[in-house]
Amino acid sequence: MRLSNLFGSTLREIPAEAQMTSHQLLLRAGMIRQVATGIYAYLPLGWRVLHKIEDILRDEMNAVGGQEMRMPSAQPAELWQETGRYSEAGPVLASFRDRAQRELVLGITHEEVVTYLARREIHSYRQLPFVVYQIQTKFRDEPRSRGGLIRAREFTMKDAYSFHVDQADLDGYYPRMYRAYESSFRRCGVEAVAVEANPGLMGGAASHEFMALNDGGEDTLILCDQCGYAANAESAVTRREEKPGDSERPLEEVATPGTTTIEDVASFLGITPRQTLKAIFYVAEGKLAFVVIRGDLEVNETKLASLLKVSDLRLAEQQEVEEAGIVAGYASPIDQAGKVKVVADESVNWGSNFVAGANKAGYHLCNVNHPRDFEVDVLGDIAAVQDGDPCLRCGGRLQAARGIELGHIFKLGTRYSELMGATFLDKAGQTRPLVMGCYGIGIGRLMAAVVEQCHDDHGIVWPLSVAPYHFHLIVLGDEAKIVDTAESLYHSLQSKGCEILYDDRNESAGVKFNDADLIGIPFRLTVGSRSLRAGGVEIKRRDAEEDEIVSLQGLEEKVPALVSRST
RNA sequence: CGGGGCGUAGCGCAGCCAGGUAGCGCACUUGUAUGGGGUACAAGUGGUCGGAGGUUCAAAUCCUCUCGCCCCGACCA
Repeated sequence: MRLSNLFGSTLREIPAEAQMTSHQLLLRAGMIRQVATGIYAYLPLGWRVLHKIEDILRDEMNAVGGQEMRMPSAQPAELWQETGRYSEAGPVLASFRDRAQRELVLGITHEEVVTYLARREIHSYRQLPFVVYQIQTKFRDEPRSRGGLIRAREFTMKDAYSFHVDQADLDGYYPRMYRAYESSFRRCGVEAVAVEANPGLMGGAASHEFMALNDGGEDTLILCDQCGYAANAESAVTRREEKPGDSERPLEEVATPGTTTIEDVASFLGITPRQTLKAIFYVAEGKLAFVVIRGDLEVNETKLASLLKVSDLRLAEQQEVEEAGIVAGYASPIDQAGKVKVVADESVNWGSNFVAGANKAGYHLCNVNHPRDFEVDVLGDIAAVQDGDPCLRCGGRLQAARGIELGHIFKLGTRYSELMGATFLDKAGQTRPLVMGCYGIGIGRLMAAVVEQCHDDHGIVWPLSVAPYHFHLIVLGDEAKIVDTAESLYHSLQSKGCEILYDDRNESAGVKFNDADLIGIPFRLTVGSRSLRAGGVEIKRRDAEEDEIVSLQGLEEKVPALVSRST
């Protein structure tokens, strides 16, 4: 490809809209352009990168038995009503009506469609197991997109679905996919860590997310560097400290004027937040919940939602709290039984003689003890794991880190097949639901993650495996000898199957070098009067400081070895 | 959906407070020189100032509404 003819140009300045490094560099290098919020066009260079990644994923999916196919992005709303996700998904599921007024949705994922297809095609255990996958465009009308390709509304996803006769077969297959994911990210040049995750809207028993460690990432991870425990903070657990408290003392009311936060109360009374109980109010599927947790801990809303078995959970408005007769800032779990649902974190049992609200403005109660003084309707682990907490497995120190979710794999089980009636006859002639797994990778996001991890001050440093081209050929000067050499090198390398971007523009050396650094192709070849005098072509790796001169002949002999490392 | 910010040439911005016929840098076009890290000089092209309405003799500037974009939060398959 001649740079003089390439559609899409580099930008000298950082577009004002871009905050994240990958977003800035992908825009500046002429890889992507935004068309609307969270909706991007891939320009030719970026499209080539996307293709390289797709091909790696295809290779990995094929290796674990995947069959590539393609499902539609426009899907009948009825399929989503069958599983209940039509309403569960909410506004992220964009929909429109066709000319016959039939409602269609834009697929945010494809469990419904693939299960619909399996229901039609699969009748016997003899057809199982099988794995299908596709590389396809999803549209999720996100409440907020951000970071360029990190969180887009329209994006390319590789989604795979496996179907099994029973859970044991799924359990046997799942680790193969897990390893294929590890391999996929490694081959793309991204360091990713697998963490235990919360299945969320997808449902199912187990899931793992593959996260690229990144300070700008959207998820918080909890990692143990001693035993390797790794989990999304949403579902992370920590070792409980079930230390017995002091002997229980009688309840005592104390005046604590103007102290509505845990910090205020603790410093007013000269105690630590650990000796207090705090109250937080949620509305879970329309009903107020009084949540109690030790004052030094935070509520993990994902854990709370799954403990309460609700999908809709939000913090209560002050007005809703007051209407329930609760005094905000001085709320007490005592005497709430029967009035409002009381949910407590296990930490209410990890100590004694706590300070809690008196449910009276300006007063707190000392020596509050569970269960002596208050009852709870639901007790469980709803505490957020914090940096420095002890690891559940080994007692080591857990560390919090930020990450970008690149992929997510799920053991779905029979959730979709049961709801949609996707069954088969087993050996004994029994009708049974298909057991499913699903496995997704956000490809654009993966591309952005590569850039997040592979760049320097000058631009992108593509790993060879996903680089848009292998060689970036620069010609300096317009003397016939120089141009002829560059041209013939361009043609001969191409004829050897090399992917080469040829900067044949009439630009100064500085402009060409800077663009080459920005675009980030692994090998830079320079032909100029200086290189010819030195005996040939200058070759420089994008990730190295030094360059070397090789003869034209020598270069052509060297090329196959350079490129063969691309996977 | 809540909070904050921004829309002026392809990109980055000034001008707005104190209304008076729109500017800078880069990019782009042409020419000359230059030719190994964003080269120099010269001459040019390009904007109904996001949109609509209002105030005014006069609106990029003041007022109202609206659309778009970014960031934080809520949300997140």
